[in-house]
Amino acid sequence: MEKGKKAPKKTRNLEQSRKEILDAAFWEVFTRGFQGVSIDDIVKKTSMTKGAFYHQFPTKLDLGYALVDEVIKPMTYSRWIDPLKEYDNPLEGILLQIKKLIGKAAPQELRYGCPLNNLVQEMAPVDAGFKKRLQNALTYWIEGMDKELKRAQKEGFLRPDVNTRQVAHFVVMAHEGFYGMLKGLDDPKAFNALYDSLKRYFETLRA
Amino acid sequence: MEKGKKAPKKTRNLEQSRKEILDAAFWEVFTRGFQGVSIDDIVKKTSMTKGAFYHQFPTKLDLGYALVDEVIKPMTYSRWIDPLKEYDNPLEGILLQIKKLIGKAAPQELRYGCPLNNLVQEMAPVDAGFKKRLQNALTYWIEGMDKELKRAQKEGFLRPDVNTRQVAHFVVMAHEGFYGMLKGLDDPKAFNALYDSLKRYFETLRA
DNA sequence: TTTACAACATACTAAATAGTATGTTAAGGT
DNA sequence: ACCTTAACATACTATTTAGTATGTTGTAAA
Repeated sequence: MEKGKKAPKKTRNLEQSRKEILDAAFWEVFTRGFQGVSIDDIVKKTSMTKGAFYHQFPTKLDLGYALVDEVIKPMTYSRWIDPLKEYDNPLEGILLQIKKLIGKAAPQELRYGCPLNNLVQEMAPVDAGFKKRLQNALTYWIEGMDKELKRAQKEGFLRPDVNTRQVAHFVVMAHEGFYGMLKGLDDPKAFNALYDSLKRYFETLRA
Repeated sequence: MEKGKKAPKKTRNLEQSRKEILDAAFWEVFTRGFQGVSIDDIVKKTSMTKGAFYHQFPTKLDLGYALVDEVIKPMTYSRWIDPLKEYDNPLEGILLQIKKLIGKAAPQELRYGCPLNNLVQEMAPVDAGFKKRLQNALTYWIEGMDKELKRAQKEGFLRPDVNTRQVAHFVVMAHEGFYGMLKGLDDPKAFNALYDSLKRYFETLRA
């Protein structure tokens, strides 16, 4: 007998199947939009069939909601907030992280924009359930940013008179704006223009 | 006989019909997205029928292209660039225009975001024809902004060492970012946070 | 006044789509 | 060993959709 890992070798597993569906759905929706993707498309990218899909998600909207709550919200946080904790100076971390994840991203990746922002633009005005969850994910991001800015303030990297919440809003807005512009222009040089301007803004905040 | 205005009282008019269709399509697409709207939906909002539609536009994509070229591109320019010409100081004009068109906009208007940005986010990665035209509209906007910034520089309102093209990119990005954030958060207070930060950035540019 | 065609209207079609109805089988409890 | 049910698979349906085929009529030129 082989040394089985922790995972039991079951051929049926609700959680695992859910993850597989969400994973496939994420890419399809990310690249083609929620309204541009059909359930059959998603199922095809899966090892399962339609029965499994509807066993997990009663409707297409429920899938969308789960995508925001279970995939995009935590993904955004772990991509943009968690890494900041490694930096003594969060302000420096924010800029470096942007350069890393946007400035050095491959064009084929950049052309699809930001998973969260995409859904905000497409679905927030169309469906109230979406809006509520997207709002929640955005606020979660902003609050994480705010915490890091408060830390920067405490450590003396940020002027004590600046409103951190306000700056957090602006920084998240800039993330979305960066993605949006690069998606529309697909001109690699545009990143430098945007980055330099953001840096200039940051310099006004330094203690 | 009545004093006929210039317009001939024709019951059939290719140009006029085109405008009516584009006008209806603009609102439907603006509020529900290009992929979320059907041709039958658009036709219903019109005084005409499907025959008229397909007489003007061979496919749905052709309608989308015309929307960008003939409606959204000039509309964006006349909303954001033309008014700047009324100001001695374009920098002042940009901020005032943002306050006017975004800060004081009704929430039901704001929730639908920016017509150009919406299409960029939704269609640029999905269709090459869309991407090309959206890119063109964005560049047109940026170049208009650049011209105004150069004028500001000439008139001594803007530091001579700043790269106007770079700033133009950032300002247009901020427009899109503002719309995107407000669309996602629908918190009226968020505008002030963003506006104050943008203002702070502008102050670093003053001569 | 007639005629030709552009500018529409009407009726239809094939494909796609979200969702349902009804199976089948793995697997844990007894 | 058997039984129950959760976790799927398969087959089907009603509706929507982009697009087409085929009319009808205003209108401008001859």
